[in-house]
Amino acid sequence: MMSAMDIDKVLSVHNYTKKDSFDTIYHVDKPPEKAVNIYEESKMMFQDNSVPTFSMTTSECDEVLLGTGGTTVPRSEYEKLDFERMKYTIAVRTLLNMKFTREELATHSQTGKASPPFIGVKARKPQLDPVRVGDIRLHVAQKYNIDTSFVNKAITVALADARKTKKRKIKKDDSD
Amino acid sequence: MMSAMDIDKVLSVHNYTKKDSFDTIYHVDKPPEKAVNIYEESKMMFQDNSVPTFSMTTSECDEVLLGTGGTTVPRSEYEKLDFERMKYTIAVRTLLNMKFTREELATHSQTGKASPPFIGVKARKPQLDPVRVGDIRLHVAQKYNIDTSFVNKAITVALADARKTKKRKIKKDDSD
DNA sequence: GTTCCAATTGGAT
DNA sequence: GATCCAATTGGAA
Repeated sequence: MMSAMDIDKVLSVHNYTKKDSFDTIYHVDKPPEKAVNIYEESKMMFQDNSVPTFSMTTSECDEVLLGTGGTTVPRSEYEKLDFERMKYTIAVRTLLNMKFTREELATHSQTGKASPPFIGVKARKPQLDPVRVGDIRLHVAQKYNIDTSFVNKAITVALADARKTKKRKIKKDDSD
Repeated sequence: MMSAMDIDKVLSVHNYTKKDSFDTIYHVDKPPEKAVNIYEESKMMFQDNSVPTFSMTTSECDEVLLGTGGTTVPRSEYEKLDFERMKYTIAVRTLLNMKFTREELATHSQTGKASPPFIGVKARKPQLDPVRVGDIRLHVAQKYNIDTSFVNKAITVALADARKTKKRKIKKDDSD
């Protein structure tokens, strides 16, 4: 029978150190100081509202470029997406699933920052690759003409759900 | 020197009981089971997109009706609001400040439900009058043509900020 | 099984 | 000082 903390450890992809003077766990590595700046920089790249286009030969055009970071998804899969009918939250989840493994989604957070109510209590999760996330964020925001803050919220929820799904699976496998 | 828990007690407007077997605090009263249903019912009232109008004499028209719940604000104050320039989050805060005292905003939550991460740890706050909140919610959602879920988020943040402001004031007064 | 939601928090803006 | 934000959680839809 695994405890909740045991499951968190399984879902940890980093090394941790336990300080003697505090009964809390800290990351060895540094938090991503430029997490927010990355958003702003990506936004600035897009400020002329230019849509990034591909200037490659036909044979190389089977990938659709999502943003300025160079993130692509297979054209065949992309064209299957019905953005008109899909809610932007589902678009976010679909694109995240295309560019990241379930494992990555379950073990990373959008910013790499600790949860404010659990600073020094819960281990901070590493940041999901900001380039791919940034491209997805801006692609969805542009597609739906909504503020990136809404997309960010959808990403956060999607990652939280991915983690919970993984947790349930671990718990189930453990009890078997 | 007041502790964080002392401040929470000052901000509590309900009676609490402490169970012997748990080191946690519970409300004596019941949680609002129909919190979500109230939203849905309000939404249904509006589903014909009818804008509630006043059919009173001029002398009684110095109040603007916000929604079907009968919540009104002084017309003189309402007409000062520049919704075109104001973000919906600010509109939410402004209307909340018109219809509730700082004390109410600092001591109540939107749903009356406990925070999931703090169930049995932090005392549940009573629900802010759902009629007035519902009228504000729908008025803003309609004005900005946005989903009520965004307005709900803005309300939640506004209440959290009101509480923090109050907390800082209590701490300051205590240290004086 | 998947998706959505709100309360809490510290910090950033 | 006021406003905005994201990580965490349990439960609802």
